[in-house]
Amino acid sequence: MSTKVRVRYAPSPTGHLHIGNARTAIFNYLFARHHGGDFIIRIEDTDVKRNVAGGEESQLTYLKWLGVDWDESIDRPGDYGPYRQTERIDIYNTHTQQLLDRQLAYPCYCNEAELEQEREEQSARGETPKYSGKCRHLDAEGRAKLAAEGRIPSIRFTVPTDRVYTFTDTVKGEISFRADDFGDFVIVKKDGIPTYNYAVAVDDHLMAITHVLRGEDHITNTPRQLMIYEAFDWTPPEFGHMTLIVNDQRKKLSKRDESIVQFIQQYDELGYLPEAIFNFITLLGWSPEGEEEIYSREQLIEVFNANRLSKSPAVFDTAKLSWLNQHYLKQASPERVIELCLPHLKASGRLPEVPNEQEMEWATALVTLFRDHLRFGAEIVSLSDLFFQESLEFNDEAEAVLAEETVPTVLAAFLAGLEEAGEEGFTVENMKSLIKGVQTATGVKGKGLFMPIRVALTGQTHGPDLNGTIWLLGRGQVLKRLNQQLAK
RNA sequence: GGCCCCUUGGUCAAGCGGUUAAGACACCUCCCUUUCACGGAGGUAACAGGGGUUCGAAUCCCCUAGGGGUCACCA
Repeated sequence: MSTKVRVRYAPSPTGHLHIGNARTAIFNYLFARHHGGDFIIRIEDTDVKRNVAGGEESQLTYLKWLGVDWDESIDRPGDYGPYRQTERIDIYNTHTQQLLDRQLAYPCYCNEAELEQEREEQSARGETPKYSGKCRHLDAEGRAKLAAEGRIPSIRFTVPTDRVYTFTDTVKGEISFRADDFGDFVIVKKDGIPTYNYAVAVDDHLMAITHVLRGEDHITNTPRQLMIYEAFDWTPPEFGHMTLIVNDQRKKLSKRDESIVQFIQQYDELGYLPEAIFNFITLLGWSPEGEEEIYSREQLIEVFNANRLSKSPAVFDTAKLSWLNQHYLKQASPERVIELCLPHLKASGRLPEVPNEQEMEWATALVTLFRDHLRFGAEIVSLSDLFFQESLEFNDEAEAVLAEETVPTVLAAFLAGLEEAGEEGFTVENMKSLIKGVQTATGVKGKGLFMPIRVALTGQTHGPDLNGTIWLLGRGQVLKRLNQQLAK
């Protein structure tokens, strides 16, 4: 092995950590750790207008939440800083000057309206819009004249003609583009800040990045970056373009798409476990060898292999995420699950902000009862609806249960048993024998015994353990619902 | 529209010239459970279409169709 593997995740701080970005970060992280390399986070904030306050911090915070750590970044300077592109302007300028000197770049004085018009005309003629290269052959005099008009130039890269750029993509294989399909592109904007394609190439080289794993939407950027590498006589890194995550319409996830929860922060807030999200994301467009799908972060580092990245887009399967999270929830400590649920119980008003001992006991019992049903923390609220409904509604299935002729005797016997047991006798432990007593008294057993009680008390034919449910309802509520049903 | 990429069950996917075409989620059935769940055991369900190459093709090549990405002084 010659050079150390160095990969990077390069977010623009324009918003919160998105599921797609998180995936890019995770795969790069896994790749770095698997190869014992470095993982760098570089902030690509060259679009100053779109930068959002707190964007950087949010990205890093939720990466940490997912369990991702890094070797170099804005908060952890290494030997290749600064790690924020707007702090590297001098570096880009130096390089730009070299390109200018060697005629590999030139100032372009065209303004937005002119460029727009040019593109429209090209489209009208059925051509693919690309910059005509109008300013490419301007001499000093021509430039001076345009500058005198008050025009501020951008800098464009001189795209070679008759060239084909080919690279071997880690996931897609060999891909080539004709340079002629690209117009001279802007590398430094009017405001003096470099554009993405330029800054990326310069930084990746200067930061000694060896492998670039990024979304497929960057595929057509690669030839442009290759041109920059060539202009400086640099060796480009290996590129790998991962497929996009798509929605159930098979479209690239739009941040506005509300059918899918897209930001990592939201998963945190909904009470998902980071290790479940990490594991799930990993299965989006990648698969481990073998049949097992449940992997811890450490195991993933061990088995990760970029060659197993999928070529076709992955539909975000919410049901599978639920299943995975539920799986991790079952393995989590009870304390942790309670921790996850508590904020939602409080926010919904089902638990006071500062619960007393009794209320905590109730909440603990509630969460324990739903332990195996819970798909994410916030779900505890809807799951516990049955304890808070003023009146019950019965669907057809429930009505059918209550229509059985033994129902009144069963319920009456249960009611009698409860009354006899009194307040002190209303414990989870007693419930089993109480129901047993109903069986003895009525001769009804099995479904015919349990279902009427369940339905009369909860309105539902499915639900968690009955004994616990009864206790959580509380004696008052139980008596009330039983009486209501018997009065019908 | 140009360029680029993709196409195995409803979904994620294994497969890389010879397989009864894995597995997971979802769905259905059964078992366990005096109810409900959990759990367990099964089941339904796929190589986009057409041409080649080959003794043999989901795997290689070509065409067609469909889908996606990208064509910014955004990243």
